[in-house]
Amino acid sequence: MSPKVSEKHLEDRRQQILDAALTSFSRKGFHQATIEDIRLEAGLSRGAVYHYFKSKEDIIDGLRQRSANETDSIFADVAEIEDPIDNLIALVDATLDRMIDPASLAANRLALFLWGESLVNQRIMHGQLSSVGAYRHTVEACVRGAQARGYINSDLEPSAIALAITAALFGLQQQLSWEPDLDMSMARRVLIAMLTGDFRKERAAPI
Amino acid sequence: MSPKVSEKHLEDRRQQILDAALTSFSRKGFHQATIEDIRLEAGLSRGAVYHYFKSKEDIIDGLRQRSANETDSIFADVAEIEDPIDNLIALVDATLDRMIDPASLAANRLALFLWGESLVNQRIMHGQLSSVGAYRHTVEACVRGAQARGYINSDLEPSAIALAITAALFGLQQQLSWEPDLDMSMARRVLIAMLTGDFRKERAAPI
Amino acid sequence: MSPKVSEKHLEDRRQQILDAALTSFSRKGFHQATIEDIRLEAGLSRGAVYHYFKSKEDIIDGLRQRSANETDSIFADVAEIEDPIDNLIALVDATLDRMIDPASLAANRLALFLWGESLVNQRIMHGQLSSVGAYRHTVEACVRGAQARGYINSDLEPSAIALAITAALFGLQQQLSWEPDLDMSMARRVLIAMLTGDFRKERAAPI
Amino acid sequence: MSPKVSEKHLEDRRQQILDAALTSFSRKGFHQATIEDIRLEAGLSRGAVYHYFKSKEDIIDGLRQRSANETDSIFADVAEIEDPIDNLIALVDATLDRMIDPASLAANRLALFLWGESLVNQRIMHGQLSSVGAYRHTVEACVRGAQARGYINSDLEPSAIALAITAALFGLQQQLSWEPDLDMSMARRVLIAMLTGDFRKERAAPI
DNA sequence: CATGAATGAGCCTTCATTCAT
DNA sequence: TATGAATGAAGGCTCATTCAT
Repeated sequence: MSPKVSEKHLEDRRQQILDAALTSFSRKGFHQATIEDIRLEAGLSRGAVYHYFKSKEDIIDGLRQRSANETDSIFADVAEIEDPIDNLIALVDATLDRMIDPASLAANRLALFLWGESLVNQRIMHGQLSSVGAYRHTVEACVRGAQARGYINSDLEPSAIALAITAALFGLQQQLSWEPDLDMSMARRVLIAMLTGDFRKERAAPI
Repeated sequence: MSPKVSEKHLEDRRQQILDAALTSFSRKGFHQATIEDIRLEAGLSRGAVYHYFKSKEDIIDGLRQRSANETDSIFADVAEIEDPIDNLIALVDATLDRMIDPASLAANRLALFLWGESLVNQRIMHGQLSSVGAYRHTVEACVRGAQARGYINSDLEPSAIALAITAALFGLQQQLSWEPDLDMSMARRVLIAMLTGDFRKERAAPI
Repeated sequence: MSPKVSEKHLEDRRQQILDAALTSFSRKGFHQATIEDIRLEAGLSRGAVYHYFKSKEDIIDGLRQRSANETDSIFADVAEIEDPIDNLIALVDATLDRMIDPASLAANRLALFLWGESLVNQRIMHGQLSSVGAYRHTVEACVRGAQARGYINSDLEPSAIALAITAALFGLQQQLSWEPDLDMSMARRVLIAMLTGDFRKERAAPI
Repeated sequence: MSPKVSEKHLEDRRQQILDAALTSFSRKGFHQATIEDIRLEAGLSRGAVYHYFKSKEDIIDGLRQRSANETDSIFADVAEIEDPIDNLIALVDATLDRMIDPASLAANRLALFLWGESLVNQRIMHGQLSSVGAYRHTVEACVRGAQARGYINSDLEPSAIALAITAALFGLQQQLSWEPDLDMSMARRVLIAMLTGDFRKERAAPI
C-alpha cells in the first residue's frame, strides 16, 4: 500500500509541468496560453496536469513561488559581506546577473505577466508583495548600515532609498523584457556609480 | 453626406468608451474585463462599442495611445529649461507628479497590464517601444548636456544613464501600482539626490 | 404636396439597389453579403436601402422576381413559332443563350443561391415554383404538340418529358456556375440532337 | 498512450454528429442552422461537437465528403457491365434510385445547399468539382464506348454528352428537392428513352 | 427624403475542469 | 495512476433593423 511513485518522482513531475508552463506562459501570456499548450509542452496528458495542480491559477502561483525562491537564494549568497555598500553592490550585481542570464529570458517575461496578474489576483499579489517586501527590507538594512557609516546621506529615508534601488532594478527587468538585446553592463555601471558616488564627479583615475 | 452628429460628439463617445475601458481594465485586467463590462460602464449598447472600435484590441491600443499622448505632453511642459540638470529634474518631477496624482491610479494599473500585453502583442509593443524610446531619448539628451557641462561623470554612457533613470521611474510606477499608499515624495527626493550628487555626502549647505 | 421625385426615380433607385445586391450576393452569397456590402456597392446610405426594401429578404425576393421576369420574356420571343419541335428548340436555344451570356454570370450564381434559399424560405419557394411551373408548362405544351404530330414518342408522359428537359437546362446552369469556362455550345448541340432524334444514329443527311 | 475509447466509438460519434448536422442543415440551411441545433439533435454537448470537428465549415465539408463517398459507391456497383449503353443506363438508374430513395430526402436538400455554398467556399468547391469531375468522366467513358459501337452519334463530343447527361441528373435532383412528390419514374423513362433512341419514334411494341 | 448612430439578439468558438474507464 | 472524452459557461463579434435628427 506504499505509494507507487517516490516523493521525488512527484516533485519531478511538478517541476516538469512548471517548466512547460513557464515556456508556454512566457510565449503567450497567462490568458492566451492554455492548459492544452502546457500539457503538450510537458508531454503529458491533460488529466496529469490536474493531478499535480488543482487549477491553472495554482500553476501560476507555483511559478511565482519558484521565482520567489530563486530571488531569496540571492540573499543567501550576498548577506555575509561586511561593508554595507559592498553588500548593496553585491546584491545589485547578483540581481542583475540573474536578470542578464540568457536562461532567465522566459523568467523575465513571466515577471512582467505576474506584475499585471498581481493586480487582479489577491493570492498572487500576496506572494509578490512578501517577496518584494523582503527584498526591499534587505536593501534597507544595507542602507541603514551605510548611512550609519556616513556612506549615504542620512537625510534620505532608508526605506525610500531601498524603494528607489529596488524600483530601478525592477524597471531594468522590464526594459530588458521589452528589449532583450539591451546592453545591461553599462546600466549596471551607472547604478553602481550612483551608489558609490561616482555618478556626478569625473573619475579621478581610470579603473 | 453631412454627418448627422458633430465631429465632437463622435470624439466624445470615443473618449467615453476609453474611459469606461480604463476603469474596467484597471479593475479586472484586459482578459478578465469583458466588452460587456465596458459597455455597461459606458452606459452604451454592445454594438455602439464596436461602432467606435473594431475590436477589443483596438480599445486597448486606443488606451495605450492616449496614455502615450499624455506622456508626450510632459515633454512639452519641460523642454524649455536651460540647465540640463534642471531639465532632468523637471522631467523626473513631472513624471512623478503625474504618477502620484490620485486620478492616475487606474492609469498606473493599466500601465502594468500594458507591459505584459506588449510581450504578446506586436502592435502594442510597437507603440510602447516608440513611447519609451522617445522618453529615454529625451533623458539622454539632457544627460549629454549635463555631461558636457561636467555635471555628470562622462565615463558613463549617456544611453545607459537614460536607461537607468527611465527604469527607476518605471519601477516606481510598478511599486506604486502594487502599493498605492507608498510615500513617493521621499522616493522622489532620493532620485533627485542621486542626480544632484546629494546621495552620498551629507548636505553641507543648501543648494 | 406632389411627390418630390418621379415614379421613375423611385424605380431607378430600386433597380440600382437590386443591381448592387446582385453583385454582392453573387460574390458572397445571401448570408455572407451584408446590407452594408450592398449599400456600399450601390453608393447609398444604409437607411436609403430600407427606404426601398423592407428587409433583406425583400431584396432577395426582388431579385428573384426580376430574374423570373427575364425568364418570362423568353417565352414571349419564342411562343409564336408554328412547329412544336422548332418551338422547343427555340426555347432551349433562348434559355441557353441567356445562360451563356457573360452578363449573366452573376445571375447564374444567384440562381444557385436561390435554389438553396427556396428550401428554407416559403416566400422565395413560392415564387420559384411558379416560375419553373410556368416554364415546364410551356415546354409541356410544345411536347404535346410534338407528340400529336408524331415527333415524340407518345408513350412518354408529356409532363415527365418537360421535367427532363427543364432539369437538363437547370443542370447545365448549375454546371456552368461552377465552371464558367465550360463550352456550352457543344452541350447545346447534344440537347438539340436528343430532341431531334440525332442523338442515336449517325447523321445520314443534313437536316 | 492507449486511447480510452475504441476507434469505433470515435467514428460512431463523428457519424452521429454528421447525421445530426444533415438533419439540421437540411431543415434550415447551413447558415440558419446553428451548432446548437446540431448538438441538440445529436444529444451531445456543444463542446463535444468541437471535439470532433474543428469548425462548422468542417462539419459541412465532412458531410460533403460522406456524400461524395456514397456517389463513388455507385460507380463500383455499375462499372462491370459489358455493354456501354447498358452501363450508362445502369449508372443513370443507380443515380436516380438513390435520389428517389425516401432516405435521401435530406441529402437531396443538402446537395442544393452545397451547390450554393461551393460558390463562396473554395474548399467545398474543390471537393465538389472533383466529385462531379469523376462522375462526368465515368459517363464520358461509357459514351465513348457507345460511340465506338455506333450506338451514339459520333458527331457529338463525348464530354458534351457526358455534361448533358450529368446536368439532367443534377437538374432532376434539384426539381425533386423542390417538389419531393414529383414522380421520378416517368422522368427516368424519358432519360432512358433518350439514351436508347426511343424518344422520337413510337415504340414498335408495348413493353 | 436622407443619414448613419445606436441597438441587442444571437452565433461561433474556446477552454478550464471533471470524471468514467 | 493515467487518460482524454465530455461538459458547459462565457466571450468576442456581427449584422439586420430602427429612428432621432
